[in-house]
Amino acid sequence: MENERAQAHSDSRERILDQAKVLFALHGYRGLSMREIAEAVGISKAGIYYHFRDKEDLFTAIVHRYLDDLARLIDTAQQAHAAVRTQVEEIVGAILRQPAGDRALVRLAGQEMAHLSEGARSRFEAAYEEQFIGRLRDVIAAGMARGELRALNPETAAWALLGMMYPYFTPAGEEGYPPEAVIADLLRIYFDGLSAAGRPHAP
Amino acid sequence: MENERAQAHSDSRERILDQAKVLFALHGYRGLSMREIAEAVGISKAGIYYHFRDKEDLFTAIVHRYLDDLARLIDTAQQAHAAVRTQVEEIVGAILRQPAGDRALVRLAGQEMAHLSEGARSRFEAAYEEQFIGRLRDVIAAGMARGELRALNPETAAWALLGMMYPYFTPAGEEGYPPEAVIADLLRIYFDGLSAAGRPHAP
DNA sequence: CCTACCGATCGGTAGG
DNA sequence: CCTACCGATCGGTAGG
Repeated sequence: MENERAQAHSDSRERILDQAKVLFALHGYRGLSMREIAEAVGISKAGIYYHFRDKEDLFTAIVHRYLDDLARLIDTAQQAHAAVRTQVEEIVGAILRQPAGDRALVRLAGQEMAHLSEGARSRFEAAYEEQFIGRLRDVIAAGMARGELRALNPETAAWALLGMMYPYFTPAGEEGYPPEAVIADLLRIYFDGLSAAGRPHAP
Repeated sequence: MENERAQAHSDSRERILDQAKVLFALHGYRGLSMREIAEAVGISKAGIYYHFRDKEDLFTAIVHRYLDDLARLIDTAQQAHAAVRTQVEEIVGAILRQPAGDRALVRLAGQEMAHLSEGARSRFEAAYEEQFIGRLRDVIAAGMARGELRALNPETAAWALLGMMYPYFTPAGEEGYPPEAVIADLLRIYFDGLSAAGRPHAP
């Protein structure tokens, strides 16, 4: 989705973004040096600094590009005007079926941003809220308003959904994604709960 | 729970473990230098190396000490022989009511261990399975066997529960913990699901 | 974009 | 021989 566009003014810039994305997901922000990125891309370290002001600038470019993808993904699911459960199933499925190196960015962004500069962090938090967790929360809140979901705190419900996907945000499995049975179980728990059917608790 | 025991043969060792625990949770493994730990404890950097072989040895000591706490926590909840929902509520409540610097170790351990040596990583993974996620899975599997829970994959169910707590494993709020209303909502979703009551999906 | 470097700081260790 | 460190510095590497 990100690397299909025709090479704009710079092909190197895109190659740096793609390579660094995978490497950051594998090693973290502090665990990856600019030298290692340069070697992976096949240019000099200074070559990276031609395209990006500093390490933080490169990292935030990767993260914000990915937030754009997530925002589009949620909007696409929402435009169907289907039941909220169908919308959420589409969102969860689309995220968990991304390449592991991509979806690992969700984890990476949240955990490494705390170590960056004040400005980069506040810009990220605003974009994360506006493009990702806020849109997810709005989908859920709309389902509550329509009476399709319990009227719990939509913010808590959105974080719970994201959290359930967290164990699968590791860059480990490389290009693999969790089995469909796992995705189905997660959605079953989120919407129907783990308690045995017919034995509701505190109705 | 960890620092109440009488000072054994070394008070310094315990002070290093306690200080480094908080700092690692805040800055990550690579983001924290031995010099910074030493300054926080009030000893020299070489003083740390007297007690711990290297940085990795210190980090794994912290993590394994915390896994001991988690194992005890789960065992305590299990000994009550109550309904599985009561047991899980006790476990979730106990973890989320720990100081933020403590429960942030769950997140930290899982994400930073990938960057350590092969030996340390395999020892951690074995301990994590045996003392934490395995015990959690066993509690849930027992509930399924007793017919109190749906017969889904207990491994997936255990990771889903842990994942729902993940957003609250940040060291941000310092000593605060999530409001009781959030904990209640999480447990409601996990056991009863988010779908509106009386409208079960695919029974 | 490259070669050639810098100020500083990294994890770890020497002798005492 | 032990413990519990200190002041200084090691070889390498970080971001820029």
